[in-house]
Amino acid sequence: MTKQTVEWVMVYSLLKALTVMECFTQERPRMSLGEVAAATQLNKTTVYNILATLASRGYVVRVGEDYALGNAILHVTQGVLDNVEIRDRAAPILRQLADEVSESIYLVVPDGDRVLYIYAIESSHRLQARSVLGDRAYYHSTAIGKAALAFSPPERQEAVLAVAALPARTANTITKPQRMREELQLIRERGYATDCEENEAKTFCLAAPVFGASGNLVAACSISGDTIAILEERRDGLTRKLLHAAMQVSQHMGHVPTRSQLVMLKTL
Amino acid sequence: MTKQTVEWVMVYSLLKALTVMECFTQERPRMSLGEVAAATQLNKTTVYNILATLASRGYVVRVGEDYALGNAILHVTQGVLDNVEIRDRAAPILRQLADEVSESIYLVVPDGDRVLYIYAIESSHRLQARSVLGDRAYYHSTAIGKAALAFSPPERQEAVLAVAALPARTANTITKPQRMREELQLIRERGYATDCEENEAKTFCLAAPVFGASGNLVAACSISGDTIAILEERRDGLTRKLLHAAMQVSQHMGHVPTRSQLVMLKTL
DNA sequence: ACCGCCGTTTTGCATTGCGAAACGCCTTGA
DNA sequence: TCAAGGCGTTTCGCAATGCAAAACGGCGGT
Repeated sequence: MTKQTVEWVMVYSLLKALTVMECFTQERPRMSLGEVAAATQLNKTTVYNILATLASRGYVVRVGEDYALGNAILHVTQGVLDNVEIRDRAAPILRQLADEVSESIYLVVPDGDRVLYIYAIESSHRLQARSVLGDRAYYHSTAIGKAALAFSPPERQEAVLAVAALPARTANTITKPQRMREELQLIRERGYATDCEENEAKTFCLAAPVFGASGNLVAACSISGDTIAILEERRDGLTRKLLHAAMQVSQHMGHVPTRSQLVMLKTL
Repeated sequence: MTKQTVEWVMVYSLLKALTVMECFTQERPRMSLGEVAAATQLNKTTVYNILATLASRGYVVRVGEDYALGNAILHVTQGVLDNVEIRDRAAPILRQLADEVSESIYLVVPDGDRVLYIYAIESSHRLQARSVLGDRAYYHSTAIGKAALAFSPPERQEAVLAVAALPARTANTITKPQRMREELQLIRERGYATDCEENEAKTFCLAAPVFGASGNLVAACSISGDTIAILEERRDGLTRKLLHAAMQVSQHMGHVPTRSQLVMLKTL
């Protein structure tokens, strides 16, 4: 394991253990000792000891010959604040929204160079059972990411846009930073973002920002469906409901709407 | 840190780190360095180094003067198999069940001396927004726990019942082991469990077991609501839908119904 | 039967985790 | 105003311990 850029006092064995846990993904949920060692670039013995230790506490379990992550991790999830707080405040509101619009609803918070899904209500008629919770999405290719980015501090926007070209997820993805700046400006003006198959085929979304007490962006929520009707016939009704819900959540987070936000709500 | 009972090769610093992460709970989501050190019985410096290391990877974050668990843990959650697998298979079925009965639906798996909630669909008219996911419930005081226990291997049943008295959660909780044995026998006979305010006031539930390919119990699911109607007027209709859904999930897990289970389904 | 692949165990060395103590900073109380 | 106490942080140094390499042993394939 190469040392970090800045070398404070670090518990290196712990860093290795985190690396081991992180190497398990949805695509590769179970791996043999050798595979883990290869994936993490760590010595076989090191991985062996770490897995044994994690297993003793239920963080990993043996599945036949392979190892997989265990339940104990879910316990720890319980304590994740920050998100829990906003999620619990947002959940009732978003659930009502889900009932009204009968489409999937998502809630994300900024997390490094992506947005992190912390709550999801999958519409029942859409049978993808993937647990998006814990997933991360790009800022630039999703409505929910763009809604978050548009109202984020300039530093974050620059950090995302400081590349020659943004990775294309589909043919519709906005890849030119300059074009994205215009898009973000548009989003700020009308108060919500759209996604017309920019991240995934057959996926259309509307998204709006959620603000905290100090007026800064803390989250974003979206309506997501598989028909373009979301962006056409149903667009007006959905945006009204979405923005109303997002504003409600913001207020629950202690946000006092600005004058322009009030105006925006009225004109809906 | 005292050594484990059996001392294989263990990464002790990792065990300490896990202890640190686990000491954050919903009740105490943010703690100061000193508090963590006190709660974990670890040396202040040790905790300091561990927190610094965890923080460098986003597993903990600083909240003012205090520490709290961070988002990175949610990433890892993604990879938790076993549960993910059953959850993903069960989710579409349970969601449809939720639509049909308009009550909260839960899915648990056995986890040590309790059952662990791995999926939840809270009914929209019940505004408790608690994220039960990751929560654990007692075997003996909940319908979902009793349903799981009734069909669990004898060792697990004995482990739970090997006490003088089970902890009372409400006045209705079954506390006598002998009485619980009869209850479990009844559950096995009719195929589902009930909870009449045994775990929590104003909470009534019906629950059924889910089996895996080898015919062993792998999970349990429940319908939960706040009116006694669930156990009376609506009971017949709900149990039919619940058992049907549970059986469907079992089949998705590769379970081949036994003759008696088929008979049970027909007589509904 | 031989060989190669893996998971596990052993061995031994230097790394490194971490206990104690010292250091500043801030708050509290006299 | 100064002393006392509590806090997070840093320093220091030693031995505990993490871990690399090598040896071991079971298994499957040729």
